[in-house]
Amino acid sequence: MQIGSKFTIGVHIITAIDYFKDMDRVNSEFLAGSIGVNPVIVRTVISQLREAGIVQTQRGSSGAELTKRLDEITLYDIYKAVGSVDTEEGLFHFHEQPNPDCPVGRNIHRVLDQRLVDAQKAMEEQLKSTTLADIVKDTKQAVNNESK
Amino acid sequence: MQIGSKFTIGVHIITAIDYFKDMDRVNSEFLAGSIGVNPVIVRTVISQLREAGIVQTQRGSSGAELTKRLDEITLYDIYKAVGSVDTEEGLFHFHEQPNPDCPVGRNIHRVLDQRLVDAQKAMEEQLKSTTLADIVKDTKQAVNNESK
DNA sequence: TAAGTTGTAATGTGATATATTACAACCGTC
DNA sequence: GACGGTTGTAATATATCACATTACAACTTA
Repeated sequence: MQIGSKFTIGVHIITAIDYFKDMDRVNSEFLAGSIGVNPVIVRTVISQLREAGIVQTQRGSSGAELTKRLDEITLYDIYKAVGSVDTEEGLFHFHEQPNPDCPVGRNIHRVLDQRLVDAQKAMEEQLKSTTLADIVKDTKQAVNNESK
Repeated sequence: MQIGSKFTIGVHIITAIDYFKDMDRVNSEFLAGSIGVNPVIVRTVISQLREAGIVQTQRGSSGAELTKRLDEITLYDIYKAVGSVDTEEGLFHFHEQPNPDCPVGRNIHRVLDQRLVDAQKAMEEQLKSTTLADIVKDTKQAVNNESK
């Protein structure tokens, strides 16, 4: 199992919006070309980023803009915005019908739950420690290193 | 997206094997009843736990036994044994065709990868901090509290 | 008004998780 | 040693989900 690619697509989108902000018209077609997916996927992800207050767009008008500074956007914000993991269900899928007539069956859920939540949180906290400023900076640096 | 239930099923299995070791015959049918899934699923998970050196079984002969002490089995061991996350692919699915003709497209993978690995590792390290001794102990305690 | 873009619904498709059937290999017991 | 029960595993079915794609209305800008 894997966390869907909409997360890395979201990171790619924001990075590209900033990277190309003074050069090209950054519309869904352009982004789709850079990412290698269908433009509708890009628009869907951008919709979710917009609802999360990260980008701004205008119907009919080409291009998207960031509404936050890069150092105010963490990987976690994007992860959350695109719904990488269902908030209700959590990262770990628990088997749904443990037997209530069995002492283990009727208690295992309670006993395990908090530890699974903790594991998920550890991952999410780690995502919070990287901002898009880091990503854009590293990308520019990688581009510079190419020409050596 | 979610990590499949084989992981929590695996934890349930080992907990039950220990909990009932002196009472019932803990065969796949019995375990399936406690967990609420098909016996074949139980046998499949037990197969994986056996390959990981956690339990022992004998073809034809009923019942499974642990081959390690409970405090030597972590949640991570089970997570790993049942293949909750593909070792090759990792927890995060990267979009597969970023455009090599785009400076962002051809560098984003490299820039993001290590941070995604770090996030996954944070989750896995957290899973290592709980052993099955903790789980069995908490389960027995929960059972005791029921009768109050 | 024309051309281009966004937002979103609707539908298709392939992958994957889980369930289920089936059966050979094997064990313990009578 | 034959029999009933169990394990190991392959094969198949089904439901769900990620992603792709088509279509089109709403909107902007020239």
